[in-house]
Order: sequence, then C-alpha cells, then structure tokens
Amino acid sequence: MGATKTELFTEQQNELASMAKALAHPARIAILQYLVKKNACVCGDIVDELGLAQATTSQHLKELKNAGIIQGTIDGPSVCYCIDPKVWLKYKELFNSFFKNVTIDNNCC
Amino acid sequence: MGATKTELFTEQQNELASMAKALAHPARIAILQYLVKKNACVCGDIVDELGLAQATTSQHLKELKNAGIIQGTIDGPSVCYCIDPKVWLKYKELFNSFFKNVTIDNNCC
DNA sequence: TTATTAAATCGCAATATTGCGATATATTAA
DNA sequence: TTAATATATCGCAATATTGCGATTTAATAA
Repeated sequence: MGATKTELFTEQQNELASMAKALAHPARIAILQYLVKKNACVCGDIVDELGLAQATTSQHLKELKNAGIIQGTIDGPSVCYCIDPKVWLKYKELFNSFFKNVTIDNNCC
Repeated sequence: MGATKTELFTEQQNELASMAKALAHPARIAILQYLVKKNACVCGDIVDELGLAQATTSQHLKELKNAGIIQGTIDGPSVCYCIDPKVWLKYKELFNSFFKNVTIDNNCC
C-alpha cells in the first residue's frame, strides 16, 4: 500500500496523470514560465531566480527533465536548460483534448 | 522541511500547481473522464467503476471536490457527483494560457 | 424501531515528495 | 596541477500521498 495502482488504469490515464504530476509544484511551474519567457536556453541563473536551495532546484529540474518537457545541455562549466517544443506541444494537446468535451448545459442535481 | 514553500511563488503559480495536483493521479483522471462521458450527475457507481476500495475512491472524490472541479449532491442514501462546468472551464483556460506561448523556433543549444 | 445501503471518516502502514546541507563530479581559469 | 565555479547526487528529516480495513454517519426500507 502507498504506491499508485497504475495497473487499474489505461495508459492514457496514467500518462496524463504523470504529466500533471510534473506540473504539480509551483517551483516547476515557475521554471517552465521562466524558460518560456526567455524563449531560449537559460544557462545557470535558475537557482537565483527561484529562491530555493541549489540542491532543491536541481531536483525540480531533474523531474522536469524526466518528464521530457525540458532539455539540459552541458555548456562548459554550466548547463543550459530549455523547453522541448515537441514535448511541450504534446502536453498542450493532451490537456487540451482532456478539457475539450464538456458542455455547459450540464444539468446537475 | 518537507512542505512546499508556497510563499516563494506567485498566487497564479501556486494555483496552477494545485490544479495540476488535482489531476496528478490516474484514478482522478478516470473519475473526471467518466463524469464527462456520462455528461450528467453520476449517483453511486463510481466505486465499482474504478476498482479501488470504497475508502480510497471516497478520498479521491474528496480531493476533486476540494479542488472545486466536481460537486457532490446528496440524493437520498447516495451522493450524486458531477463536473462543475464553471470550474472546469477555468481549468481549461488556465492550462490553455499556460501552454500557449511557445514558438517552435526555439533554437536550443 | 431495526435492518439495509451508500458514503464519509478514522487509523494505520507503505511509499513518495519536498527541502537542504554536505559532498561528489566536471569543466574552466590561473 | 590547483583553485574556482556550476551542477548533480547523497543522505537525512519533515511532510504528503496512496491505499485499505474498520467504523461512523445518514438516509431509506421493512
């Protein structure tokens, strides 16, 4: 007990949930918004930007990398992070189609 | 330590993260998809639908209710759940505007 | 009233997440 | 080589989530 029972759900449901999980922390939202705002690779000032400890920031960056939504490229002594536009688009489309089909005439109890 | 440092982030970032958290479990995705598919209030068969224990299902329903995205109305001995279309729309719009501004010509390192 | 049914809550155990200091790793500069 | 800089990883503590059996709560049925 304690671990999610992924075998009960469809692959699509698990994928959407895991994408949501990647976004489920304000630090990760902030990192993504920062990268989008810069619209370029960002080398090395994300720690200062966030206000969390370096180790914690690195942890969040790792989660975003695992989710595929950002890429980290080694550039000399530092690492450059940027949005992966292809994965970003996939997120966008999956969330979009998830939220699409609700009509407002939902006559509730 | 261990708790999210919400005070470091904007209200908008915390809100989006908390919305993502509500979606960050396949059981909750499954519940929402089920309610959307039925396009009506669903009284009492969500536990059978999911495959999780009654207590666990109730817990997930509670989280979705706390997030505001579903409503539960008492109907005799059972409870009827349905999407709150207004909150659903809000989710849709916030995620939409979050994912909007990424151009593909993101020339990465 | 008593039994039945449906859902919520309690209490617990297992696991996951968040955060950080300390340390390790890797690259550049001197 | 040695020092400096940037990032990753380790190890730990605190907190949160997931899941479930057992119990409680609330409404209907008999």
